[in-house]
Amino acid sequence: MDTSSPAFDVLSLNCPSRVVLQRIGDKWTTLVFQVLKDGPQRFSVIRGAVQGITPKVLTQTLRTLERDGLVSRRIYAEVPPRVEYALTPLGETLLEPLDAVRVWAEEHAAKILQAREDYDAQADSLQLP
Amino acid sequence: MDTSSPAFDVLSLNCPSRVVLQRIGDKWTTLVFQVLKDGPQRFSVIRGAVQGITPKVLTQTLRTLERDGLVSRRIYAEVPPRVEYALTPLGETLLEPLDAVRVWAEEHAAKILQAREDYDAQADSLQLP
DNA sequence: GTACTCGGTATCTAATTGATACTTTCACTT
DNA sequence: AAGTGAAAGTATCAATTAGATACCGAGTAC
Repeated sequence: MDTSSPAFDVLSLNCPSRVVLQRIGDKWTTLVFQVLKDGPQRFSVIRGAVQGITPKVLTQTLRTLERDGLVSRRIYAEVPPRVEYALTPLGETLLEPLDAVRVWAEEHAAKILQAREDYDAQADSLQLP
Repeated sequence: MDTSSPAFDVLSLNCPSRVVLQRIGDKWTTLVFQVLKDGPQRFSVIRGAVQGITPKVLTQTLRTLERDGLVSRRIYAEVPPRVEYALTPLGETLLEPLDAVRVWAEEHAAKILQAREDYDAQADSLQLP
């Protein structure tokens, strides 16, 4: 099977697709997408759902996703203020590949943890630091 | 459609699947996988193929992938020494989801770059920093 | 006026990444 | 015998990035 694209190659330095890959592979992007996949959510909901994210980093993440056209930001003139974030059509197309990775992670997490234990036990028995 | 797994949830703090996701989303992992997908390769070949990676970081990446059971490392007792890295069976199962993401990145890179231009032009016209 | 909510900034510190140079082992060349 | 070269990394230090924590401003309710 040929899965290559004509225009870009992630292995090339300075290739735009690599920058894009970086964004996708960002620590928090997948998690934010996971929260937004069922519809728009406000800042505080995302912050609560993505456990461990700090407001600064969430803001950064959302701003970058907005800049890249993957997420839209809408402010409602209410009090207290309401800001809703949603996936754009482009962002929606990313859901499928991202979900594939997430599902893989959830399905194989146990095996990887096991591999780590084995590896570390092996290293210990050889008295490596 | 229900794409959730019973045991793990990436949104939970300290969930193992999140650690796994981190590894997958690592800056260089996808690129190394891309090189190894057609068969074992030696260190210097990977270093040459993944443009921009430094030896230190490549070593780190490969060690971590080895520890996680995704890549195997084999030393040949030759001179000069030869070390070959290959995907393990577990690593092979990750190829598909990872490739989906890579293909998406290559296909949509142009749109994202366009979105960035638009965003930045907009920001400029509003005289934002 | 005091307190509360929401959606963030500001500031400072800790951890990670990256650039560059160096090391080791053995063979081969001169 | 001394120098050169290749492969697969380490070592060292600087720069970038992420994270913890505290704070801010608008507006309404009390």
